[in-house]
Amino acid sequence: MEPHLIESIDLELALLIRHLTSLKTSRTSPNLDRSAYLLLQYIHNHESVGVKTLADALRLDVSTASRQAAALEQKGYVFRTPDPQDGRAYFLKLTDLGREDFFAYKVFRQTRILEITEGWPDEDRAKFGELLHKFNQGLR
Amino acid sequence: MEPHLIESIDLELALLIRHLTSLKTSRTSPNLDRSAYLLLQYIHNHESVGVKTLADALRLDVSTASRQAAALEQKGYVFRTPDPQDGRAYFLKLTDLGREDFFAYKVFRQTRILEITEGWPDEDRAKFGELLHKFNQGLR
DNA sequence: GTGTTATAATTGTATTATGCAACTACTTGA
DNA sequence: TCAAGTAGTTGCATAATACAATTATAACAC
Repeated sequence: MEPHLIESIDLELALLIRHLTSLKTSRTSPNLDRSAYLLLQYIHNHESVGVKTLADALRLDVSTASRQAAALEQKGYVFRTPDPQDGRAYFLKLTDLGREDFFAYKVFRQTRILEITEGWPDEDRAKFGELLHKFNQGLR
Repeated sequence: MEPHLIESIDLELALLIRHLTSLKTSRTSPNLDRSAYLLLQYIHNHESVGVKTLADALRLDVSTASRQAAALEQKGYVFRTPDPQDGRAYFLKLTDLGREDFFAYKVFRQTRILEITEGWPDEDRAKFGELLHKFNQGLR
């Protein structure tokens, strides 16, 4: 096993975070902030979800998940429906506005990725997604 | 071009950031904090560097670079030598301690990556590094 | 039924990393 | 010589996050 391979991944990951952080802060992105994106995406994919589940799935502290959920609600992106089984809990669901803005931001992001990966063979794009997924799976 | 490929990269990147952030905050890492790592690495690779150069290279605001440099100096990881050509500027160089702790942290990180990519063929490790590099190059 | 423990969510508090703005002091160019 | 440019620092504010504490409901044991 070539140590250089790991070293390269190490460096490139560190740089990736830095670069993405820099982008995030450059305020060129639409309304939706980054932390909200993952939440909206999760809610979108699961239709209806409680705060605890969100927090667990996204490895956030419940307090953070709770705050982000509240922010989304405040923006009109999600609404709450009480959990009939548990008086303490509720489910978050996307509003129409939430869905719209989510898609808009998603398109924005994916357009960016398309630009960044311009000239890449589809094979590389597929492989990148795959390896990222694999890496994420290993991150537990 | 399969839209699904971009979508997958999009999701996996978002998750990656989230997961890595979660790790960062879990306080399982050694002394060196993450933001410092990139600085130390850059200084290590270039032996001697000014704040402006650091900031530019790492896409940080100079104020951030300046602060991080100051923190590193405070920790005894770097020292300053005046730039003979410019009375306003100085170069940052690694101390022995800086070098040691940098390597220790580097080993820690790379051990983690090794674990995460356990079972991966070398080919995949190489490809991952390569594609990350390529993606980073596109991020301008 | 009662009391204890567990748990969902919220609020308080603090930390980290970052960027924009303002400033100081040195350098460069007209 | 003076104005504009620039290296670096400090002030101020924001975003994202986690640990701690709290409140209210649910589950479990007796």
